Amino acid sequence: MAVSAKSSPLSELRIALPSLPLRLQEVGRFVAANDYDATTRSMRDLAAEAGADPAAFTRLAKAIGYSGWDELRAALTEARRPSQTSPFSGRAKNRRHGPNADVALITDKLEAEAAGLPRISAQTIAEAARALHEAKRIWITGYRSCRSVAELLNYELRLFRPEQVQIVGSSGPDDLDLGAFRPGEAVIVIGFMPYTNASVRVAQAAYRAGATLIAIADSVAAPMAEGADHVLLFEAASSPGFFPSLTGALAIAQSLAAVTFSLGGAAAKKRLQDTEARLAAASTYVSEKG
Amino acid sequence: MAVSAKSSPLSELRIALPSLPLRLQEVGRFVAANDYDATTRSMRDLAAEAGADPAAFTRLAKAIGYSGWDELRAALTEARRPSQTSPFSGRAKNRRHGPNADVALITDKLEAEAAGLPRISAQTIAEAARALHEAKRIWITGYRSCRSVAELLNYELRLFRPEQVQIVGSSGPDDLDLGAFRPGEAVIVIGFMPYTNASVRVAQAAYRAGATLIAIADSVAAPMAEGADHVLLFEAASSPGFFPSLTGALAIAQSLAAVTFSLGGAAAKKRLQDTEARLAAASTYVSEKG
DNA sequence: AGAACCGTGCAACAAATGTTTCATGGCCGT
DNA sequence: ACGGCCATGAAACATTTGTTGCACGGTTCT
Repeated sequence: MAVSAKSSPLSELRIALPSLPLRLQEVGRFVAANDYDATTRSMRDLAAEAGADPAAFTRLAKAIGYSGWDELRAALTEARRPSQTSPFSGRAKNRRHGPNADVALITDKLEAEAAGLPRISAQTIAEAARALHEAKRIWITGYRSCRSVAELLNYELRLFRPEQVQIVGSSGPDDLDLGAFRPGEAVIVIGFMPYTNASVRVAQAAYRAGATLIAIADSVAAPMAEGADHVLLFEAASSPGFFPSLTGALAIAQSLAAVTFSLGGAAAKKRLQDTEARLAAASTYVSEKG
Repeated sequence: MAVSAKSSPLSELRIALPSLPLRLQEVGRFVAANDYDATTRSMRDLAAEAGADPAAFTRLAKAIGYSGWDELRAALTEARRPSQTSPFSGRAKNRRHGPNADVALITDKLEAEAAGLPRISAQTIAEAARALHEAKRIWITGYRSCRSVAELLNYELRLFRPEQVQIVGSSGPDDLDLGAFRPGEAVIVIGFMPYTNASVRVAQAAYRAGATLIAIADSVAAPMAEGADHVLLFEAASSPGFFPSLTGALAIAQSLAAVTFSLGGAAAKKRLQDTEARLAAASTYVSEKG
């Protein structure tokens, strides 16, 4: 067997396992069972926990074809690396042409988005909602495609807190609003890569003003997340297609509004009922047929 | 300074970032953006890639309250550990009363929405996209909360068909646009119960004008779906919460735009590239760091 | 302008890392 | 039973790690 297809280092390990000396098998099983620790902690550390000799790890690595433990660990590290950001060309290419190609694209897209939703941190949203609940005023920002999410959030929050919520720039140039941020107020900024300069400016202004900054973004490294008190993450690029997905951001916005409403208690409920009554009186909606 | 619970090392870093020296900010951003490498590779390695001094990493760690880089990395490692059953016994259990109810609400909501997405009919979307592709002009309508979805759809479609897409009422009263519908054009109406009268009027106008009517709604019985050539269904009320969910509608809109773009072929791709180039030239976006 | 301060890169430090060597002990084959 | 072989643990090795002291350059305050 000269060169076999390099599968995962873990499977290489498992395959070679039975033909190894007793002690090396033991160590090998430990590595397979604790591969996360194997990539992060030191050899001696692992040896202590596994109750084995440090040298055994080096020998194990060599026994399955690596130059040493360092190389094995590097392979494990690469195998574990999250979000291999390369299926861009790969996945897009192997979609076939034909009448079903579009349907397949949509199905993939929907499934990917559905898979992304449960990965959103509910805990973080709940904390941010509490901050919103306590805020004297709420500013919302989102540019370009994120504007749609910003407007939905604005809409839903205004249903029960009409005079305390507004979109930045809704009543004039953004710059005017940036100077109006105050401590005790909350500023929500929505954005993903590539980030607009305007959204970063809003985030910075909020931070400088001492307002509570809530960022809804695709990465903790997003520039508008710097200094943010709460960062709500969604997966924008997880789904195939020519444009990042906003499904996650929208789900976050809706949850945020729902929990904030919940925290509002009876007062919020009453405001919502008032709003609904007003809309009904203006016959905005099609009357339900009896 | 606001008192905040030590949630994640990344958020601590993020919060402290703006108040840090320039060089440390740079390093901190690098760590936030490459936190996986931060946990696996060595300080000197990271320094080389970030183009910074190794000592900066130690200083960064100390600046945000850790005893050194080792401790920061250990914290990052723990935060990243898969299957976080018990990172540290203390904090997760502390929240027994308040937020737990909210967290449960959010989790339920997200799961319900995730479950709803795969039930969307990809076939129907593909057919509607074909209709959009062939339309000489595309009108989009959505009122109240659905306005956000309408705007996203408008935004994405205009990326590659700028002069053929517009929101009804974007350049004057809706009534004016209603008279402009023509055969060969497509009208998209988004809505769910309770249905606004305005959206029904648009749908009826489209139908009478002989335009292709595409309804994105929560029911085939929706009044704006009457006479529609394509009805794309989503589940608005499937998730708990005080307000119906728009996640499904947004997912439909995004898929619709994606497939329409796909059908547009090379021409659409070129338009999109032109648009992106123009945005880059206007320095709308934060330039990627080198 | 002077002085104090701070941020920053460089280089040397001690500690910890992965590796190797060596001695020991058990195992199998002739 | 003897000799060769190999697995195994402990200790010594060179290297790399994270850290710290120091000097330089810039800014700010008096």
